[in-house]
Amino acid sequence: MPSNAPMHLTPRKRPRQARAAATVDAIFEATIQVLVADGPDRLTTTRVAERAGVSVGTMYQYFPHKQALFYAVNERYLSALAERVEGAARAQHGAPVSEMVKAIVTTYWTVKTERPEVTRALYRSVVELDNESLIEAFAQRVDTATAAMLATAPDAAFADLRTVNLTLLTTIFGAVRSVFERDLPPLEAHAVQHQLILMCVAYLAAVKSAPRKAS
Amino acid sequence: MPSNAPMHLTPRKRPRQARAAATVDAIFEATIQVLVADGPDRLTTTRVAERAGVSVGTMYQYFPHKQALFYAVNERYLSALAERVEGAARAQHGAPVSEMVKAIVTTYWTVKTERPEVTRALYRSVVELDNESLIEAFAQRVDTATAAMLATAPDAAFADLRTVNLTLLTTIFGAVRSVFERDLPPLEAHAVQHQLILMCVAYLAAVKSAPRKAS
DNA sequence: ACCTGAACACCGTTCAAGT
DNA sequence: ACCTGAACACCGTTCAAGT
Repeated sequence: MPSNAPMHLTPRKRPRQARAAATVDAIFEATIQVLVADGPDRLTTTRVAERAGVSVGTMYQYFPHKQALFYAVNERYLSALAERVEGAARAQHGAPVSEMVKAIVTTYWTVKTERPEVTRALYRSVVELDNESLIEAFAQRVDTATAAMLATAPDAAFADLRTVNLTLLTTIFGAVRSVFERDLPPLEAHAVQHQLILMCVAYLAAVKSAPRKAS
Repeated sequence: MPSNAPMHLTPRKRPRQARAAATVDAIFEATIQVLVADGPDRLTTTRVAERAGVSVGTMYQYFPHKQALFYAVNERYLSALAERVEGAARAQHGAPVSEMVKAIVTTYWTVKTERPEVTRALYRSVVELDNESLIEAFAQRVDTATAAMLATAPDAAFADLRTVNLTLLTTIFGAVRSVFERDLPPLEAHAVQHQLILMCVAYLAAVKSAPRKAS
């Protein structure tokens, strides 16, 4: 659980606990900035400290190793992303499946696209460690939210909801990532987004077992 | 274009050009081994040189920086992968679309799964640089091959073949990557693979414009 | 409490010297 | 031609000293 102090670094020099909170936020912001501007390879503790306006020693008081910087940034990012998707899923309870799919794809895509440089930088910064556990935790949250949503669809039931849900999410997460990795121009990217929705809808129509459920 | 000398390092100590070729292959193999065993973070020039049985200096004669090691490994890997997919695509010319999709998904999935540790290690080693151009080159080859294949389908024509093809590949590449990233257990992974085929088939059925093409 | 920055170990890269 | 390995610059991490 990361600090949840105000995002803007407070006036500098306020004493005691508050000063520390400002320091942490500054380091945090600096990490993202360096990551975006210079890439994970040139992400240097010295550089981050400098950009944050603190000494290296201070940084090490809050982040025990360089990896911790990546970790903290990813944690905040994935947590915010999960929250958004959970919200979208909740809002679609009881809606027809096509609306559900549309909402999930659009939400995920929108969040990822809001700050493309950050998204790209984070995709690149996946450097092993417990980062995998972060992704797992994220996936778990979204899994749960969308499975609960799909279960409320009035126009479809699924023999194996868990697998259908897993396939859907794997595909959506992956497709978005691929688009970023290939750096598709906006026009093509947008076309793929639209097609992705069609694809998911067609898939759900193909595997649904009508109003009542079957084994 | 990397060296295409024999894979097994020749007996060591053979003089002249041959010795050099063996050295390069040894370095190449050592890079993969260290990558798989220790991860990209602990991939050290010293370690690779040691494992390859040469001095650091020698390594730098063939690979001008550490990045070049990652690059070379990725190049060989992606080239081999592209070749396999191209072959599969060629073999399906004139087949019904469902067969086409099945063949492409299965081939891609199979190759990626043949040596999972290598696949995982390479997914992790994507460290910017011209690595993006490698991926682009790879995607281009596969794009071309599958587009040509889809154009020969007797049971379907597509208004916008390029976009359909792009969506298909983006989805397949991405889904496979997501499965690796989440490290899904074999049973679930296999289920997703099967569902992915269903999904692609359903998608193609939904967007095809019957025997003759429409705008 | 919180911060600083010199000091140390380690890694990427070079280059003079060997065969 | 091809290889070696000591040397140098730079980065991650620590810790004694400051406020």
